[in-house]
Amino acid sequence: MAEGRSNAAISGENLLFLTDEQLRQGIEAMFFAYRGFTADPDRILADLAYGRAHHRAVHFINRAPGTTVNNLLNILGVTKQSLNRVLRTLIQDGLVESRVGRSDKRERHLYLTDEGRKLEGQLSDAQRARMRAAFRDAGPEAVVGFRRVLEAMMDHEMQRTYTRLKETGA
Amino acid sequence: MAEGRSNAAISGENLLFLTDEQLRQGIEAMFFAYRGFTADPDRILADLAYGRAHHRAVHFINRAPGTTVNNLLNILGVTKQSLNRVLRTLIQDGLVESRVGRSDKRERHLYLTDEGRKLEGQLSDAQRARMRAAFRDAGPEAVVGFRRVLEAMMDHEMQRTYTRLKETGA
DNA sequence: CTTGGAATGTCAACAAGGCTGACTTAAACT
DNA sequence: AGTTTAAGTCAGCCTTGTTGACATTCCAAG
Repeated sequence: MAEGRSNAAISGENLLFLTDEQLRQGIEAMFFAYRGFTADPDRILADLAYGRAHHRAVHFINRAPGTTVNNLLNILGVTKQSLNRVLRTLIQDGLVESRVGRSDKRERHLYLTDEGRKLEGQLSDAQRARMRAAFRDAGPEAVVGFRRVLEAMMDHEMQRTYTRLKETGA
Repeated sequence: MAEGRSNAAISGENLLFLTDEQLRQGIEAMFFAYRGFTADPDRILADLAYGRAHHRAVHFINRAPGTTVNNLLNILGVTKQSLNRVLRTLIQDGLVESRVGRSDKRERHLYLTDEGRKLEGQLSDAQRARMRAAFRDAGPEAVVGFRRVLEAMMDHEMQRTYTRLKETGA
């Protein structure tokens, strides 16, 4: 096994929060919370013959309008074939518009249509409502900690993507 | 839209942490962090022709040895057909043992074999290593907040399951 | 004892959403 | 002119979720 049994009391500092038991509780909390995190949008999507992949695409196109396909690919971390399947249906259904780039005509820039924005709003509202309730229950200091741990848990590459998006939005 | 644009400054208290911008950052943090959370075990599993579903089954069987299939079904939140496919391969491959119940012979009680414990350890170690690094970077107070928010984000039913598991383990 | 219901398992079929590999088109770069 | 890049497409495969139908086994209540 790669790591020892326990990390408690290995120094003068209080490292009880790093015991295997604490870590396991963190792991299980992530698992159960992620289910809750996706539950509400999933219910909306099920009625529309869309899935989580459509939600993610719509979310990030709304977040960064005019993004190129390649950029979206990097954010989502899937193959272009996988993304393309989703984008094709969204474009066909009139939720997303794909415009040829002005400076570089190889690129396609993606935008939500009015209808796309409507769906995005529905999904966002549902997901934000749960996040808001959780934040309110936990309080502002807990929210800071929540974000700090999540950020530290990301791959470094995604950490940069996340920060870039965050600064864009503010 | 179900909710208003912004919740800032609606009372004398400081509710800046509940703005839509803050909520969106929380949502994106969950998305990117969950990718990191699963990345290391996924790499191990890919070499073994197993998937995340196998990991989850092995994790919770290790967590609560002797659990019945029905109990596991409730924890994992999937259909018995889906779980059964995974369990069948794990039993065939000698990682999980299924024992007929003593008092109620309809029930099957699930245990990890030595080989199953070996795999569980590998996966756990990888996942704990990342969680440990994140916890260490973020600090003990952040960890408390992290757990508080995640717990508030779960469905109530899963909150109870999580708490029950937590008390079992301590 | 018989019957109903619960727990489990299995078969078939299907869908979403990942993946790889091969290939085309068009544009840009060198 | 030749190479690289961005995007799209086709085909096929895998995992993991879903329904529906059905068999088996056993407990418990009438």
